[in-house]
Amino acid sequence: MNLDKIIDAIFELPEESKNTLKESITEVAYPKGHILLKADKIEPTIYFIKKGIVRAFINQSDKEITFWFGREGETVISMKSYVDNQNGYENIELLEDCEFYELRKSDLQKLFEKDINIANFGRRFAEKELIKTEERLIHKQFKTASERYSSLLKDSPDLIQRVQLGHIASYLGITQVSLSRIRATIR
Amino acid sequence: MNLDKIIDAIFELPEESKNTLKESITEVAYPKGHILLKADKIEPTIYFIKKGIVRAFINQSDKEITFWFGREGETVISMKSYVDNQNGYENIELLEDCEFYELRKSDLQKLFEKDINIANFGRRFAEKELIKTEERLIHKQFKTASERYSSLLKDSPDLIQRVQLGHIASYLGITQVSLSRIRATIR
DNA sequence: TTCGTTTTTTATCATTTGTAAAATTTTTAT
DNA sequence: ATAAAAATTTTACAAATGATAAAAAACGAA
Repeated sequence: MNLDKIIDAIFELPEESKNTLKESITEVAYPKGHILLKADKIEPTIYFIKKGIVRAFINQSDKEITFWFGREGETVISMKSYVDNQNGYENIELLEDCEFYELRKSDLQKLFEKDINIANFGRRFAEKELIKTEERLIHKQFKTASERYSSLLKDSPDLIQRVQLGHIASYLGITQVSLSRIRATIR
Repeated sequence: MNLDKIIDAIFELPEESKNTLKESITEVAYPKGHILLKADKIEPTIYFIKKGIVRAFINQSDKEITFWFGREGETVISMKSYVDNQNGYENIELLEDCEFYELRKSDLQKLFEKDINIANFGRRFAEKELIKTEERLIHKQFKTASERYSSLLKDSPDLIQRVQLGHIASYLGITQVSLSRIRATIR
């Protein structure tokens, strides 16, 4: 997915502001299994996924809990680092070989102070992420695990192909055994 | 809670921008039981809670599911209306007599285009809400109902005093009967 | 206060989900 | 191709939660 398409999907910047933003962005690639962001540190970098798929997870008493998948066009970011300049809680692992567009948080924050269009770009970014997160929270609250799996199958069939079921189960908030049972009843 | 304190907690605006923002804000009050926002419509107004407590809920197959409580200093907003200009999914009910600071979405959006400080205020607002929502999502994913109740008791003891347990149970994603059992084992 | 309503708790039984271990299938490395 | 490792499914049993009904407690209006 190209950079223009990713930026435009967040906020339609005037040409000049867009070029200013793009000047701060470089490209980088890492192999499957690479840990892109680490928990318990302040992460200085934001990534937009050009190609590949990643997961965000937390280490919780010897278990890993996956709570997000990112694919082409999505943004990899430690929200705590980005928003509050505090240590992040998530680790990001690459589930495939990936290519990213890279942007330093400090560069972006300078632009927020100088360019009103980029400030509004940052606002729209946070707003869109907020809606997505809120919808997931609500969905989680009033759907059963089985319903959530069916929704995932319907809305993101590619995810089930690209990601191993242990991670999907964790993402759904159930055990792999339970997911296996659900899959058996649906078939 | 006074307006300056609420604004400052989101983003420290320069005096001039702050006054500009405050010119668009008025005060309003409603009694306990009043429905402040309704689902399935585009809500034109944002409220900051001066006094009182409210809940956000969804009607889901003849049951009401509470997914948020707002208290003094917090913002009442239909995110879907605010962010995407689409019908919201939440109803907001006042659980006490409340006083609000009121701001029209359209006025705020005009200010976003004119004043870079207010654009950054809007950015910080969305970012802070995002962090709160993400933390709740993760918390929900890897804590049991009992642990979540204990956390609530610890972090928001006043909430349990001010809100009836049926709403708390719904918020925790369990039945009132189940919450009652949990409370019995903790005591 | 007192009566009626609402909220909360308790009890019982059914269902779902978790844990542990084994069996099976798939993937990876040589 | 083969062996080893990893992932997935299955089974059996335990624990947690849900549904329903009924009792107890708390609240509110007259």
